[in-house]
Amino acid sequence: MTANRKSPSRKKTPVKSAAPRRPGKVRRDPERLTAAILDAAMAEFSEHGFAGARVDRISKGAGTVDRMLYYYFGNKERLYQAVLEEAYRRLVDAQRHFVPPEDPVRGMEALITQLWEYYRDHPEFVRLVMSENLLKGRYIQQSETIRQVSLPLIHSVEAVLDSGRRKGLFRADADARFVLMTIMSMGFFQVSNQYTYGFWLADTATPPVRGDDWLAHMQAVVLDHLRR
Amino acid sequence: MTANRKSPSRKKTPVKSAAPRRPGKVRRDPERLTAAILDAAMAEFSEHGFAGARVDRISKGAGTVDRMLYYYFGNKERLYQAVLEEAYRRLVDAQRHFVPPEDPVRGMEALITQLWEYYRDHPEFVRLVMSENLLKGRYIQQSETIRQVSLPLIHSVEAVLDSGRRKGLFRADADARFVLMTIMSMGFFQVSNQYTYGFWLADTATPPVRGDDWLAHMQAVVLDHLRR
Amino acid sequence: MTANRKSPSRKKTPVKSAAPRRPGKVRRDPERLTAAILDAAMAEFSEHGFAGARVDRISKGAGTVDRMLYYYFGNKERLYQAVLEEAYRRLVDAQRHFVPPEDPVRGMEALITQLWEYYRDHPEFVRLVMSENLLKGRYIQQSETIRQVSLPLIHSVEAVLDSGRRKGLFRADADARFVLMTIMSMGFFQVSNQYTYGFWLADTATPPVRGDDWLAHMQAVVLDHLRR
Amino acid sequence: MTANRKSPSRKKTPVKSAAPRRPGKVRRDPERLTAAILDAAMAEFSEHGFAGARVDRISKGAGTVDRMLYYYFGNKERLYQAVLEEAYRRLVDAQRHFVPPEDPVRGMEALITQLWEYYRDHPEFVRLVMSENLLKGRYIQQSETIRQVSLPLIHSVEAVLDSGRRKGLFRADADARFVLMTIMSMGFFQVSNQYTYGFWLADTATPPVRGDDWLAHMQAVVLDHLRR
DNA sequence: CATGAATGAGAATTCATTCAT
DNA sequence: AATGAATGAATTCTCATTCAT
Repeated sequence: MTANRKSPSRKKTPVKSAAPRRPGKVRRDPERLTAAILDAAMAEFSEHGFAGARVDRISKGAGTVDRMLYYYFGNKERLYQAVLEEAYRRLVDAQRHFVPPEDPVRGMEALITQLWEYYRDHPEFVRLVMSENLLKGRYIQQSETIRQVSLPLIHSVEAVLDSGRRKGLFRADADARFVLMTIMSMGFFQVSNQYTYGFWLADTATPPVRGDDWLAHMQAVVLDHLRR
Repeated sequence: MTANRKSPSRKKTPVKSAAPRRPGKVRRDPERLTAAILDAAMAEFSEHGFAGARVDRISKGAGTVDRMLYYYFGNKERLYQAVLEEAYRRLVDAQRHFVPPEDPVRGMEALITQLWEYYRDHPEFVRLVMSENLLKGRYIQQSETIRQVSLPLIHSVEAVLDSGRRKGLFRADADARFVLMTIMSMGFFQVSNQYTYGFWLADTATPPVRGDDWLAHMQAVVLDHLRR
Repeated sequence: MTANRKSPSRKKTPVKSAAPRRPGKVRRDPERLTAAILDAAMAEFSEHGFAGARVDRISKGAGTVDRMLYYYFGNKERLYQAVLEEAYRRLVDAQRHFVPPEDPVRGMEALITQLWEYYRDHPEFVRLVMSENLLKGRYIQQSETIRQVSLPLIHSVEAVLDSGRRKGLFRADADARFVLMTIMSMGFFQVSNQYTYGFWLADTATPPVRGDDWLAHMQAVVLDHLRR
Repeated sequence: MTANRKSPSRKKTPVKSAAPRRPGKVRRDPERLTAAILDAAMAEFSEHGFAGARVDRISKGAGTVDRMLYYYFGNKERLYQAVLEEAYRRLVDAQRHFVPPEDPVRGMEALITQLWEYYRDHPEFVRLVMSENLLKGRYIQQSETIRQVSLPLIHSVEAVLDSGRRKGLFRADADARFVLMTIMSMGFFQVSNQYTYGFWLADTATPPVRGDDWLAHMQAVVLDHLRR
């Protein structure tokens, strides 16, 4: 049955390699390839969570092959952790450059706006954090990088609260942790739970809560609480 | 891995044997078996999310074999959806029996307590909702059951707000949707993000926020906002 | 976790039973149910072959449940065999009522037409025979029913040939077996191989062979061969 | 069943052992392994049809494991299609090297012999084509490879017919398509339906048609038709 | 006579990862 | 410093069939 088979055309093309190699693009540029993998991995992990993420989709997204992920990152878990660290790094970077206005009320409003906009504009970060919580923080706890830094924002909050307290505008017992957590809760939830919260007002005639309205509401709630 | 494939040792022990047929097994009791599967599935899906859940762990948890999941639920997706519906059914049931006190302030506090305790005591619900949001609400949208009912709590909130407004205690422009969402955000987040929020106060000397304190804070925040 | 689950609505509906029962239709009418199963099975086996046929599709097609196939036919193999027998029974019935015209040439033409039309109008028979040949005649050989009867047509062919020979119209050495086989080959192939024979004249400008033309061609070929 | 799942005994025998790594196995020879899989698959698909074919029998036949079929061919369907293409490639190759004799009558006889012998000697091809027709040509239609080439034989037939016509030996209206189809019908059927055609002359005393006699008959029939 | 409940054994395919150069 | 080849171990799901009343 092996007789006269003459197929010089049929290459040993394993089914996977459908992507054109793009010579000279990412090859021989470790920095760039690493970054490409990290980006693709962030997209994939944030889209599907850790368990749902697929190594081959990541490599395809990065324009390379599976093997390279292992070469540069070791395995799926370590890649996930690298993604998580990168996501937090970006968050911290964004907050580091932020300086709230002098005026306490303005300052608090700006803080809330800043956090809200970050969540709104970085759903991949939100989803990654959800994923990680679903994993009970397994990887964030293993990350020295993440555990060593703290959110710059907590200090901004403290500064604003201090200023407000000193000026007699804010209540004396305001606790930065509670205030920040309140802001984070409200901002995060709006993005993280957008696909399910619609259902409970299904038969209510009211339209869904709009983002801008929600920001105003957050600011009102927090300031109503802080003001003495 | 299929449970029955796992044990090559357990040969086809002829059922005709005089033995009393494994007493305590859930044989010939569809209701019970279905419920057992659903419970096991809820545990598994809430623990690992949809992608991370394993069919064989569910069947093992339910004391049956994989095959039965397919017999009763068709496939993993439909089982997941059944779990989701069951989770919402339980939430709605819990809220249906709740009647807030007459006094508006007491009423609002009770509402907040009720929701907070539900989240705190049903982390599996919280995790399931997170999962579903990670899936962008794919299954909740397919569920007629869920989409048809609305949360009883929204009506309780409206009632309490009305009462408070009539008595001149609450601000006139209070919107039930915003109020409920505020409560849900804060309650949900505390449970859902418990594994990651610790890190940002890492170098702060302050201890983590305690549950009771958080409840009191939620009540204060909401009432500070509502009170005129 | 088993707490307050109150779903009296969720029935033990195994996923399979989606079909409405249609009370009083096929129930309690063994004759009719058996026939319905046989018809559905013929459709299924001829469509998908033995291995590709699905028991549940057959039962659904017959408006009953899997269990009934086993009740009436024992198993898939026996059902297949019953279908095969039924198919041959119908072929034989069709041929039994056929009487070729007196005139040898007319007779032969009529014979060819009859066989051709049977194939053309009963592709399910053709497909069943293909299936059976793919199975190397496993079931036809087990069937006493089929093996006992012979095709009525062979006798018609013999009669027509005899008549033609006696009248000096047909060659003396004409063999009924070869003649019948020639007709069957050409008729069967046209139906059985309709999905693949198109390809080899792909680049030929000629259109596909039409059924009527093929019948005329068959008659010409056979008679050219028989005429002396 | 996956071959490697079958043997719980064969534990992960460390590959690092000093043993010479199973000599004779097809390791690190993609060409050869691909070919082995294709051959085994052709045997399996032609023996059992698409639905009846078993992936694990193929891998076993190729001396490898299931996984490799997926590595090289993606899935069962694509493997089947590759087999189909290979089968046609071989047929076309066989015909390409065939040049009929000058003399029209000899040429036609040779053509018939060539086709007849191919069918007779390649029942796996015949069975594959039957399978594909049972599938209504689903895969052949998807195959660019097959659809692009046409049978070399059709040109040989045209050439012979032309020659015969020019010499006044063959009828003027002879159509290559009809002639080729006639030959194919008769040759194919004899092989494809060998397991069922026996039955209809069951009670006839005549012996089954022998291959050689059938070839002679085919030649006679075709030439009787062509000769003017 | 009929049927709802249950199921063992397989079947295709996926997934992350390592081997070997 | 890369990368093509290979693969073990699951994983979901299907299929015909039997149990039990």
